Amino acid sequence: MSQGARPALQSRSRATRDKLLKALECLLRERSFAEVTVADIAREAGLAVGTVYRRFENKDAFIPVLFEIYKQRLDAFMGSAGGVVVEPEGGLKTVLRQLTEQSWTFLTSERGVAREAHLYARLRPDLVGEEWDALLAASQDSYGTLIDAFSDEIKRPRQEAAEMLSYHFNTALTERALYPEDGVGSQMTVSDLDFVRAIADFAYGYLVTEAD
Amino acid sequence: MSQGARPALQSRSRATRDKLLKALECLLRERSFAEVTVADIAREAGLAVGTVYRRFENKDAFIPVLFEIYKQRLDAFMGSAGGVVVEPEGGLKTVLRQLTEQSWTFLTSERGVAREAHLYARLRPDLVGEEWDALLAASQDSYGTLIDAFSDEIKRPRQEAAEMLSYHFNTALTERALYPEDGVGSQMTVSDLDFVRAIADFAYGYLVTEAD
Amino acid sequence: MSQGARPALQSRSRATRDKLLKALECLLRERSFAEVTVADIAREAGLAVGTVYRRFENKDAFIPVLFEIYKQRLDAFMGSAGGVVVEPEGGLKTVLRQLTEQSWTFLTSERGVAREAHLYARLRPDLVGEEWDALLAASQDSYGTLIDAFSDEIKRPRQEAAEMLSYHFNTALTERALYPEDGVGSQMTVSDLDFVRAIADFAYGYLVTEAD
Amino acid sequence: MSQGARPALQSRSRATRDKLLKALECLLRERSFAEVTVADIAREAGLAVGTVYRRFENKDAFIPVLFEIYKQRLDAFMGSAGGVVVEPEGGLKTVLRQLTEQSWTFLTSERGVAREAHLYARLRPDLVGEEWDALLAASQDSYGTLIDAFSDEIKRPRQEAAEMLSYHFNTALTERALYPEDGVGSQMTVSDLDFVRAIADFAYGYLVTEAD
DNA sequence: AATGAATGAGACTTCATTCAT
DNA sequence: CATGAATGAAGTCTCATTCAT
Repeated sequence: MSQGARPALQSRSRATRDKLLKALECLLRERSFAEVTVADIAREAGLAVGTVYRRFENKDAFIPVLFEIYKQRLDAFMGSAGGVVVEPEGGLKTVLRQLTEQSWTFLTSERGVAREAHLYARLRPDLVGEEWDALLAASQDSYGTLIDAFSDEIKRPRQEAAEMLSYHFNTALTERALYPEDGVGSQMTVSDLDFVRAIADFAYGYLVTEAD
Repeated sequence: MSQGARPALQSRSRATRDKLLKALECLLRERSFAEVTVADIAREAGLAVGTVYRRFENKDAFIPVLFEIYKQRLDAFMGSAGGVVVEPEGGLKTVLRQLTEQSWTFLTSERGVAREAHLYARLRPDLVGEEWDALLAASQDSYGTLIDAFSDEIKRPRQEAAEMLSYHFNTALTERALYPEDGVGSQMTVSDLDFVRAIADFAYGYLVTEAD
Repeated sequence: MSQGARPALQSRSRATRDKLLKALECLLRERSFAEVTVADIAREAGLAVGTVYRRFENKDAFIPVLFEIYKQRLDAFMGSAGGVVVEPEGGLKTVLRQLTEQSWTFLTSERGVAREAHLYARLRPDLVGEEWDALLAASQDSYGTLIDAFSDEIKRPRQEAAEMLSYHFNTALTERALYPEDGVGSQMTVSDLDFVRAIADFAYGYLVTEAD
Repeated sequence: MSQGARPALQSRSRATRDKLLKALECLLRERSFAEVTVADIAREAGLAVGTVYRRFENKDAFIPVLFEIYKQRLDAFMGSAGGVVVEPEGGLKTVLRQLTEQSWTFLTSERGVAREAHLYARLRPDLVGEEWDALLAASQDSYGTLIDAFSDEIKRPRQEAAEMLSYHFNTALTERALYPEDGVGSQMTVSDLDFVRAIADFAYGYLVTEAD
């Protein structure tokens, strides 16, 4: 299995492709990608196995497309919710909380796709590569912008802070959002709301305390 | 595949079991558990496939044992390094940094086992269950102790703080320690040392800033 | 897959058919018929897959047509070069050499079609049948004519000689002409020219030596 | 599908391997290798599909082994019948006839394996390579020896003669022996005996007539 | 007539598990 | 107890053929 989603220019092809992706996304709510078979996807989409291979060179070819979808949704979400920094009246802490809340909302609503995106960035980085890197770079950039907007409050070097914020939100939120029933976060008694606030406050505390 | 590591009371059986686990651990340095076949484990251990099934009911039965090993190593490590809180002269920040550094050292040295432990806690929580819960509870407990030792400096409710610290260190450190070449942490330019410090400082900042 | 090339009476249909055959012939220069897919043929012809099935009942239906083409080319070639026996001044040996050389030229220039024709006469005789038989009969006939023209020199019974000459040239030339890089002839050091002469001389020697 | 027959050192493995090869050989009497499926081989051998893959890395791995078998049988046959040249009282013509007859006997008795050996030397030379080259070289060698024994009668250069004899017998005999019902030889009326004699006489005639 | 998306039988291959030796 | 050959279900993928547009 290697790279390659097939071009789908015609409307019918496009529809098929979308049916397949929707079917996969649906299946990912219950199982991981590795547990889903090509036959499952075809059945869920109401298509034949061969049809899958007309649109996707092989099973792995779904992964990069899943990433793309994740990216698009993220872009769309961030675009629509992007006014965060625009209203910085509440100060850094408030902005961070708003941002965290939004990310949390996004991750929990896109759990299936997001989970595979994060999982396969680890398990099969070869299948993801540039898409993921671009996403992370964009993430760091936007945190850079945030930092600049509050540079007087922030006591950390810009580059390190941007990297660490990106890392923090990417790891801290995903664990509980994507694996709510298992994983490290499953035993906590704090509510989602308190959790999200706390995650934001970790970032806030880091930014406003002296480095040494 | 279902539950069940077989009892190995005799010394010879015990030796076989250990050989198998050592072999698996060795293989996990290169590949994930799912990519390792039972035949691989047998070959690496210098045993026959059938012998594997005399000690382990099925392939999945390795997972809980792997957890046990992880737990033991963690206990051993924490026991030997557990003097952290005992010498709190450096203050909370220093203690957190020491603690983070130690955890980092542990995770990177036990990468293979730790990676599967964390991965399977997500992918197959049914195989892990109590072991993992116990581990997390213990983790929270020890953070509770830490919090108590610095209760005057800390501005957060004890229970929430314990849970969040446990969560933070479990997620923030593992991502970069267990998936150094892929994942979210792969694009960062900050050094390991700076990274570890920053992670500690997230915790410090969270603890010492006001909740609201 | 069974028999049946569809009639193509209209000019457009005829053009489609020719496009397909030309495309197939082109593909046969690189791969064997079994390795060529119907989609390959369609693509090479610049047509859709469905269009192929409007002209050819199934993939196998190409085989008899390929034979027909082979036959036509052979007829055309033999017709144009057929003056061999007409100028028998050089004697039997020379005539055989000329004939062999011509056959060699033909086979090497029509390698693709010729290869499949010979291969499928073996692998799927059911698809070829009469076409092939007619070809062989014609071949024997023409060798019969040749024998008659040199009956005084020839020491072999006419029928046997005609059959054996036909067989000899059909097998001896094809092996090296159609599979130059593999097969039985690939290790020889003799040049094409010497090879062709030698093949002619086998025939000559057979004809002019006593049967017993 | 690529190279690789698996080692079979134990007696049971060896037996399985032999069962598989015998089954394949049996199936080759009716169909070509391409038409035989791995499941067919397994069924015919009374084994499971997976067992095939324990002894042969993949389907193609049967081909080289088939060659080896062909080679061994040929060696065995030639060894036992090798006294040809030792009794040259009958002269070159007689020796050639004896030799041709023996080869004919061998080829017709080993039709299935021989057919695939010759076919795959053409279709998949990559799978065969050295085995085949060695066989051809040995064949040329032995014809060289024959030529030396009758050098006074023979009018052709030694090297060319050896190559051409090898080529002649390899192509002329195989066509009719391996594809008796189809192919170029199927329409002949001459008997097997006469055919074999004629093939020998082609060689004889070539050798004893002047080159120019 | 042409198109090419859709079909689905069937081929190859893997590997967790069993069992005769 | 140990062995490793055998098993066969299940998965991935191909491609000749069909059919709605």
